[in-house]
Amino acid sequence: MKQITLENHLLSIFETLMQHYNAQGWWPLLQNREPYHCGDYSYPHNESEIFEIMLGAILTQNTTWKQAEKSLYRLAALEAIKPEKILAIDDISLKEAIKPVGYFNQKAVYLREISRFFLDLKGSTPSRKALLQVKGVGEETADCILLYAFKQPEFVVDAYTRRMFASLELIDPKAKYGEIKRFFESHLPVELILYQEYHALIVQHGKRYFSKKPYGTNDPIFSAVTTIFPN
DNA sequence: AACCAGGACGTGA
DNA sequence: TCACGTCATGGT
Repeated sequence: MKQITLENHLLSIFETLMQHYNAQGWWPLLQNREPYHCGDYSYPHNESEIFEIMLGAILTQNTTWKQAEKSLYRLAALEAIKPEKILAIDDISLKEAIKPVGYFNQKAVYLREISRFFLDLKGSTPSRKALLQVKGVGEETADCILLYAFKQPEFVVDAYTRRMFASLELIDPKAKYGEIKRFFESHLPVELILYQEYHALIVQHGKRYFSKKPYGTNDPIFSAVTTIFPN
């Protein structure tokens, strides 16, 4: 029989989420939606898709993916899913295109920053430290970009992760980002697909049960996940 | 009609 | 370091 280790516990939670929600197939690209690329983890396939993920990671900050996706389509309509275009386009047009995500004044600046950064990469993979230097890229966004755009096994911690695992009493709710990140990375096998799916599943699960206004917290899916103990 | 969403940054203590 | 205000649209 398995030992009750944190690794077993975290993997049990992951398996249970997978059973209930199936693979999410993140990151959602414009060309490859619903159900995205479930089962195919070869994406992104080119520089354009890598860049699209970087834009999306910034656009979706503190807003819904629905709004971020809407903004990406508006940018696509302007042929602006390209760093050169993001840098060349006028301010009014850029802000107008990303209006749906809110914070458009800030995010317009951030999109140009990340565009400049992307061009300077010249196809290389950025370090986490370098990404964090970019204005508009905080810890979560940096990890999202590394995990989904550059296929680096960096565990992403978001508000849902914090609330969900604090609720399970596995982490301290006021622990710093890096502490929570290290908790997962130290008790989980370092596997890209696992990291990608785990974060995506936490978001899917968190939307319902670990938002600031949770709902349905007594239905079976919620119970199944919250009552897990490794066996 | 407040409240929240797949955060990050700037400021003052 | 840390707590807090700010950014802003769209859905509930």
